Amino acid sequence: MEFSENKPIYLQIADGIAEKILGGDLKEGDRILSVRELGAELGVNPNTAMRSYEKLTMDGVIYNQRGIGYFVADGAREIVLRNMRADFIQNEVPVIKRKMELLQLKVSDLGL
Amino acid sequence: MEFSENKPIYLQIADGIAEKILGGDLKEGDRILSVRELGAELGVNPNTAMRSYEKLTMDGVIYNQRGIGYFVADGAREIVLRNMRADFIQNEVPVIKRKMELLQLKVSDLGL
Amino acid sequence: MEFSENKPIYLQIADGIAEKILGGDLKEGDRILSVRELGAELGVNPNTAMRSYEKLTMDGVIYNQRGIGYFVADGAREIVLRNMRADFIQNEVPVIKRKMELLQLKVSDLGL
Amino acid sequence: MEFSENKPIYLQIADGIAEKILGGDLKEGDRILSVRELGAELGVNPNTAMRSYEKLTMDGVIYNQRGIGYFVADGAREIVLRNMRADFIQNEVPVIKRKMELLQLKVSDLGL
DNA sequence: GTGGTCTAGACCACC
DNA sequence: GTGGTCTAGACCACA
Repeated sequence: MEFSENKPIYLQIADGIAEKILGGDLKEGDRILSVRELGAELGVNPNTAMRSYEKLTMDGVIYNQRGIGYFVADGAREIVLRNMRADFIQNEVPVIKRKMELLQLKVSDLGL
Repeated sequence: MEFSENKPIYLQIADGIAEKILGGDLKEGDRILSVRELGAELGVNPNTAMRSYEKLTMDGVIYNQRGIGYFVADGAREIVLRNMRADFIQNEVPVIKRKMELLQLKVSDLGL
Repeated sequence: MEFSENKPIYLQIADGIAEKILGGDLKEGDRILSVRELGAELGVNPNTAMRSYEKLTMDGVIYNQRGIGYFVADGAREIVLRNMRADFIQNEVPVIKRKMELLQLKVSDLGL
Repeated sequence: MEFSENKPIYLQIADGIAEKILGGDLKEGDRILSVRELGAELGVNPNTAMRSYEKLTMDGVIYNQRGIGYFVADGAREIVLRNMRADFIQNEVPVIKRKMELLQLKVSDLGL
């Protein structure tokens, strides 16, 4: 996996997991990789993987069973969907809108 | 002027100037504020203002006349427009697109 | 290390690193000193070292891994060689040529 | 006239005059432009032109007759030739030599 | 530990 | 007056 520059790696990882949940690759109750495994797989420091899990835990998307591992929480998909939608519509869409006006681009120019 | 958190101030300043050029508030050949003036006006260290000017100079948007000041370059508006459009379409639009699919949002949901 | 007067220190540092790459003292993939280490070693402010690294990064000669450090980029030697040669031949040689004519010096007078 | 970035304008102007003397365009005893005239011709602040004349005066290449103007000094051509040659051979040639080694360029590559 | 940004203040050459 | 460079020191996010 490659990471973009502008965004913290741990957030990019968290987003990646969230998207897997959204896409159904990870289902509620599934166990996810340990921080060590994930770190190794992504070529990333376990600390970094840990921060991703902390973030997702805070959001209620995953939870930890001590000594066992991390699991996808009940209702995780709903939470992710709701959070991402809210963030997208509240924070991103206005910026996009403004930029399109500034650049005199129409929706049709975007190929959406 | 107030600055958002996630983006370096000097880039926000540079963007602000670029947008002024785009909007016609600054025209080719116009002298822009000295680093000291700009710093004072924005409540920012002159060094920080300087970094903004460095960035814009690199982009070919402004140029320096030694001992005199910075001026809006010929063709600056074109450059800004081109750069911003390219960035938007190459980097942002794909992300937007992907996110919309993921979140099952249609263009009509965005209110653009 | 001592620095000459007429050229910014940060550029002299950058050139020094480029020459190390050229000479093979630094190879692709090598980690280079952190800005603090380099600053300490050269008796220079870390910010100044940082500016050197910014310059080299822009040239594609080194790259950064966040939180880890700077590394010599793939193809760095080629880039350095190409850039320095181009600069020398385009900018310096014509001046040399002109001066030699003006001063009525022959190549043999130079002891090259 | 256009000026390069790395060298003070006033020195570039002084060099230009020195070269005219070297090339015979200006002869000993010739009156040269007033600082105002020169400034106007080159699109440069008279102060800047003045600094050029100060430099040349210091070198003994021109001299001033108060209220009348500046004139090319006796022996100016010799002085210029001697100074430029000394500077070139002592300061520039060694640098050129070193760079050529570094870049693995031969004299024949230079097209001199 | 790493780099990145920012401030405050200084000095300098140049116009 | 202008920009350019540099120092000292701070704070922060990130790995």
